[in-house]
Amino acid sequence: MKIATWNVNSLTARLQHVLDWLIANPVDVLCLQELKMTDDKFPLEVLKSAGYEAAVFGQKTYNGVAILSLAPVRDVVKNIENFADEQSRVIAATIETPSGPLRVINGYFVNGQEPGSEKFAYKMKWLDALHAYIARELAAHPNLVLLGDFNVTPEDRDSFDPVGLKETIHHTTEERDHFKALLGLGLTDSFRMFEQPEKSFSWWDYRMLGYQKNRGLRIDHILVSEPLRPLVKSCVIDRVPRKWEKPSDHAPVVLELGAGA
DNA sequence: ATGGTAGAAAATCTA
Repeated sequence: MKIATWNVNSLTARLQHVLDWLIANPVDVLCLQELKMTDDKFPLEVLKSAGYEAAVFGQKTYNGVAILSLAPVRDVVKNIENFADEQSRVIAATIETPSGPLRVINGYFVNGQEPGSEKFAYKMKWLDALHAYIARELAAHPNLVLLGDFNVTPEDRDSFDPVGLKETIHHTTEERDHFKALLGLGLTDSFRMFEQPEKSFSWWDYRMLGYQKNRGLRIDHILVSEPLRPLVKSCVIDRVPRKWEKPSDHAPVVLELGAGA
């Protein structure tokens, strides 16, 4: 089965891209971030016609996340449990697979703007709360995938300019320590289980010909729990839709899981 | 240190 993540930067603006991409890439699960719409505006019927049901946690103007799935989803949880958050950033659901139930946790992590800012402090508190939440979820659901727009480059090789951007947003030691702490729970960055091209990125700034110059960052990730590790067949970034007209600034990342033993 | 682009929304805010 295939599971993907894609920050679409407004589902209103990108619905046709999502539908076109799903026809070319009929993944079992697609996690979306930055819907920038309320639940009542979500195109449930159109996606149902495409074969997908959806769990949605929307918000006006900013944020908003959804899980699209061919198979039924259950036990939907919105936001980080025990963390008061006005922003719609996390949605979790369980999906039945040939290898048993799979917990999917889709996150639009806080951007943080600039180290030292209020938004950065919010990012750190949010990451603390997420860590505790994921620890609890792992105890309850051995087969777990945490994916989405993490807004963190895990390592220098995940940035087009690690020297020039040292300790700036997405590159700080604190952010990377939080990412490592998630790995410390037993999660694995599936993309790095495989040899990958140099300068593999998932986001490119719209400005200054960022994509054309491959001035990007790898900030969209798919982490898998220990029991899933042996099932991981591939993890790739699909740059194709980034070349389409009026693209999202992010590319989809796709994980392939084999059947269980 | 500023600006460059995109989206939502209605002047800026977020990224």
